[in-house]
Amino acid sequence: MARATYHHGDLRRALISATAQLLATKGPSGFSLREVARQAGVSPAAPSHHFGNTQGLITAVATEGFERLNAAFDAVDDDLSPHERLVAHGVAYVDLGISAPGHMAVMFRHDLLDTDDEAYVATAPGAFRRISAVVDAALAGSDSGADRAVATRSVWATCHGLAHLYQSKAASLADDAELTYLVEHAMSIAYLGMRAVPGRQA
Amino acid sequence: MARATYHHGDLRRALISATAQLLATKGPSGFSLREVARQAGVSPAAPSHHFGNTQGLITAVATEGFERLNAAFDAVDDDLSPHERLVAHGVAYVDLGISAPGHMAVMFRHDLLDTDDEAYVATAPGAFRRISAVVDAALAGSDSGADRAVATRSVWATCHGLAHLYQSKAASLADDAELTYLVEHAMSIAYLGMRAVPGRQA
DNA sequence: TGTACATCAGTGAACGCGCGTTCACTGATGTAC
DNA sequence: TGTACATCAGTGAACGCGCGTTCACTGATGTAC
Repeated sequence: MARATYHHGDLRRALISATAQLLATKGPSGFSLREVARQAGVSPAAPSHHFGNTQGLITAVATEGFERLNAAFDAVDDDLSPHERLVAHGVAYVDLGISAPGHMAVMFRHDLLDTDDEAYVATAPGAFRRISAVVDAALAGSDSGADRAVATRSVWATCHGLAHLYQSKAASLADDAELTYLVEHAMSIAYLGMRAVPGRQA
Repeated sequence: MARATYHHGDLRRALISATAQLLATKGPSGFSLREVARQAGVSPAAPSHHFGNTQGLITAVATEGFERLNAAFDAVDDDLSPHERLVAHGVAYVDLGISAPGHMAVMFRHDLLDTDDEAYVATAPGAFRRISAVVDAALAGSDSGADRAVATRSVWATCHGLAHLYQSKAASLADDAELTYLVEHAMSIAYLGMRAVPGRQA
C-alpha cells in the first residue's frame, strides 16, 4: 500500500478502517497502534497525531459503529407492523455484528473507550433510544403489564447476546443465515412474551 | 503477602484467584502473567511453571467459572414450576456475573482460551445443556411451535447479554438488585413468548 | 528414630521483543499578493 | 501567472518500559532403609 504522495489524503479514515479490520481478525487484545500504522503503510507516530492515543482511535471506531447501527435502524420500513419492526431491528443489530465485527467488538467495551468523547456521546445513546421506541410501539395497544424499560433492556440484551455469542463463536452457528433465523425468532418470542405479561386487570 | 515457607502450598489456586481478581478490576486487556505473579507474591516465572502460558491460566479461570455456573444451576430447586425454574436459572447466570466478574469476563472469550483443554471441555458444555433442559421443560405441555434449539439459544443470549451489559456498565443499572429484577422479568418474557409461538395447528 | 538421597516447587537474573510516545525534522499544500 | 511564505501532515530515530519465557539454581519435602 505505497502512497504516491507524501501526504496521505485521508489518513484518518484509513486508520479507522485498518483498526476495524485488525479488531475483526485479532480482537482487541491483538491490537496495537504500531500494527495499525503498519497496515496503513504509515509511520508509527502517525496514529497518535490523529487520535492522541489508542483510546481515541478505538472510540472513533466505536462511534462509527453506532453511526452505522443508527442508520440501519432508520432504514427499517415505517410501514411494517410493530411486530415486524421489532424483528427488523433485531436483524439489523446482528447484521452489524456480521458485516462490521471489528466495530462491534469495541462498541460496548467501556474499558477501552473514552465515553466522554463528544462524537461518541452524540451517537451512541441514539441506538438505545431507537430500540426503546420500537418496544414502546410493540407494547402499545396491549394491556400488557410489562415494564417498558425492562422490556427494552431485555430486547437489547437478547440482540447483544446473540451478536456476542456469534462473534465469540460460542454459539456454534453454521452460518450467517442461521444467525438471522435465530434473531428473527428470538425477537418474535420477545414480542409475544412482552405482550403476554399479565396487566393490572389480570 | 509474605510466605512463611519456601514452598507456597497451593500456588495453583492462589494464581487462579489472583487472575480472577485482576480480570475483575482491569479486564482482560490489563492482565499479565507478571502482574499475577506480583499479586500472588511469587516470582515472575512461577505462573508458567503451573499453567504453561497465559492461555492456560485464563482457561483454568474460565473452567472454574463454568464449574460454579453448573453448581448454581444444579442448586435450583427441583420442585419449582418450569416457569420458576427458567427464571431461577437466569438469575443464577447473572448472579455469577455479579459475584465472579473476573471469571465471567473470560468464560466466552474463545480468542483467549484453549478450547481443547481437557478440563474446559469436560465442564463448559454442561452449562448449555442445563439451560437446554430447562427450556425443554418450559415448552413441554404447550402446543407451542417454537424451535427448541432456537428458544434455548434465545434464552442463553438474553442472560449473556444482560450479564455482559451489566459488566461493561453499558446498561446503566443502578445496582445488583435492579439487574436481578431485570433478569427475572426478561426470563418471564422469554417463557411467555416461547409458549405463545403459534404451533402447527394454529 | 535417624540419615541419605531423590523429587519437587519456586527463584531470580537474564534475554530479546514490541509497545506507546517524544521530538526535531521535512516534504507537500494552500494562500496572499 | 508567478513567487514567497505560512501552515499542515506525516517522518523516522530514539527513549524507556513491561512483557513472556529461558535456565541453571536452591531450598523444602517426602521416601527408603
